[in-house]
Amino acid sequence: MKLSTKGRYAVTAMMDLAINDREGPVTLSDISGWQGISLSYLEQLFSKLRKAKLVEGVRGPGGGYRLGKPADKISIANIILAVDESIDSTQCKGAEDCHAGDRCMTHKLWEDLSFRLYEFLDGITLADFIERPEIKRITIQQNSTSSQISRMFQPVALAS
Amino acid sequence: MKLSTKGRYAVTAMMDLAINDREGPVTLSDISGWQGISLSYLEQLFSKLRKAKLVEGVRGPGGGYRLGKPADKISIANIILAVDESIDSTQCKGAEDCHAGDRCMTHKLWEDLSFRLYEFLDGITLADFIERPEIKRITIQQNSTSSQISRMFQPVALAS
DNA sequence: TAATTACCTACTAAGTTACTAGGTATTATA
DNA sequence: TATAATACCTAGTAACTTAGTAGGTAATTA
Repeated sequence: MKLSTKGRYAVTAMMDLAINDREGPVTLSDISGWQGISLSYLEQLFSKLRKAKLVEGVRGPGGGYRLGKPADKISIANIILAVDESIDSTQCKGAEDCHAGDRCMTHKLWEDLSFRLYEFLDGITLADFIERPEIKRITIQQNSTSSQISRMFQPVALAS
Repeated sequence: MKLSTKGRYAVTAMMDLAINDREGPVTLSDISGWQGISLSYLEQLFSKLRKAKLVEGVRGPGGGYRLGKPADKISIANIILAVDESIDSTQCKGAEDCHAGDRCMTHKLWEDLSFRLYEFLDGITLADFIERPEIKRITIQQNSTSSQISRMFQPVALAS
């Protein structure tokens, strides 16, 4: 798991899609205006999201992008893995220069940590965000199957 | 929270320190050999870790680096924040060009997510790694105050 | 037919990563 | 006391990533 501004752009753009899902496709031009990201950079990101089947493009006037599957089937991990190519995890491929001592052990420990992080981010879906009460007030009511995780997301000041 | 190879280098290096804590200071030269990272790059990373008081340097022959505080007081989040300067979270500072609609809302949602991620990584300490049974076999036994989290870290194949 | 959108390729400026090279300061030990 | 081993510091740089510009083509609606 890698996490950078690129991943953040993708996640917030996907949130935009999820929130506005009922009102038809969202154009990249809109997201560009909302998020202050260049249109062409968004096109690059959405090209990857489309290949990962997380979004569908709709061409022509009135077109734009829609979620590729239900919001509760799209996890934050899905989005980040689609746009942020993963970190080259091991420099010691297999066995050659990787002696049996500390080096391989810390690599193993890192892999465990990385996997737990993946599991954490895979347990949070876009649905967990659009189900938040303050968003419900703005968007049309969902048929909320209120996830356990959504309770975790209280408004909090700190960030980044 | 930003997460890149730089952060991974810092975390695995700190694991090296935690694991070898009983045998005196660990030299950057050793870590450089174990991890395949250049000595000078490690120096840059450890300069930041030292400023964050996560490590102490010991000069002269037999010197090296030691943990700056007990392993159970150093979280993964501490390490990553020390070396990876955080992502510029909001492009809409305050109010000026940030209209009340979707833009600020997704920023808020991202901040919540980011904070939850921070909490997750702050809940995992170096002690949770050196308390793992397969490491205990190699290093000297700790006076294990077996954390609840350590149970989470089972060996797992997947990574990055 | 015209406008609107996705979708594609090539190029580029700015920033980050990871490294090389060259030092100085401190300290254990021979 | 001299030497070696280490931390600690600065400057420069090649490779890579990020985020953008520019200029298209393809599909679709009105």
